[in-house]
Amino acid sequence: MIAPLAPDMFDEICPSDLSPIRFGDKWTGMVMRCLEDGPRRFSELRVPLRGVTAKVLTKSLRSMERDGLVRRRVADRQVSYELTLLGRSMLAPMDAACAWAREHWDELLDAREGVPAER
Amino acid sequence: MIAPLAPDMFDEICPSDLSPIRFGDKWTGMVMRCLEDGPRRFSELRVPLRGVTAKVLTKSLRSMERDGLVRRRVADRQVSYELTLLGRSMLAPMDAACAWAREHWDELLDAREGVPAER
DNA sequence: ACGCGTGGTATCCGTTCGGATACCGGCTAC
DNA sequence: GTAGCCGGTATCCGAACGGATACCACGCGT
Repeated sequence: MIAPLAPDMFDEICPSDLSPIRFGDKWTGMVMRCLEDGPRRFSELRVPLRGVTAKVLTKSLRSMERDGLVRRRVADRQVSYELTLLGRSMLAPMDAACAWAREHWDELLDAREGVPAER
Repeated sequence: MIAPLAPDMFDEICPSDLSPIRFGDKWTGMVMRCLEDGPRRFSELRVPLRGVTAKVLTKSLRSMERDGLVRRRVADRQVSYELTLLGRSMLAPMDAACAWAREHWDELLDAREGVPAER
């Protein structure tokens, strides 16, 4: 999941799974999108990311932290995550990838459907 | 591996492994770069992609074919692979990702080094 | 006849990924 | 005191990923 694509970027069956472009692990792209409007708390992140377990989200956030994309803050006994400048700068290539995916949506769809089944 | 980065994109320890941006599976990005100047035969691809086994390369190429990025041709008893128009169009977001990685190389490096070890 | 290059396939194997489930300490509300 | 939320951790599990190795049919050169 890399970008807000119709019908819903956070759908159970995510439309942008069609795109071969990936940012970090399974949840990184969505976390980025959740954080682009400002810091969010751990449990706030779990709401739009339906189905992510605490363990997996933690792991994802830790590796984003290790990569310098996200900063973890503890303030007033509350934990929140926010994009670093580096993380924020990665929104540009993400938008480029998203634009490409939207632009070539039909071709991506056709390619998959053109394949009979497993081969 | 997503782009020609110093010192060598095909190095055993690939410098662009630092970037969290991925195109397809492990070899897809490199295959794209190998094909951008024209069609290549199966064994031609194995040369720059040091270490890839036939099985893994085949699997990678098949999934790129399924995604519509690559076309497999058999002509005169020779097999060659070439980028489709869709595949060629994906070079744009790849270049964007590559530019981002080059631009933020130091930050990416610092982020990794700032981490004591495993946590 | 034999070996070699091409373009794979089949099988096995260890690692990683992501999910399910259970549990935890610290704090708050009732 | 006990129930609930918060922000996790620990353990187990099946599936997928990627590499190693062996093998294969086919054509070519000599």
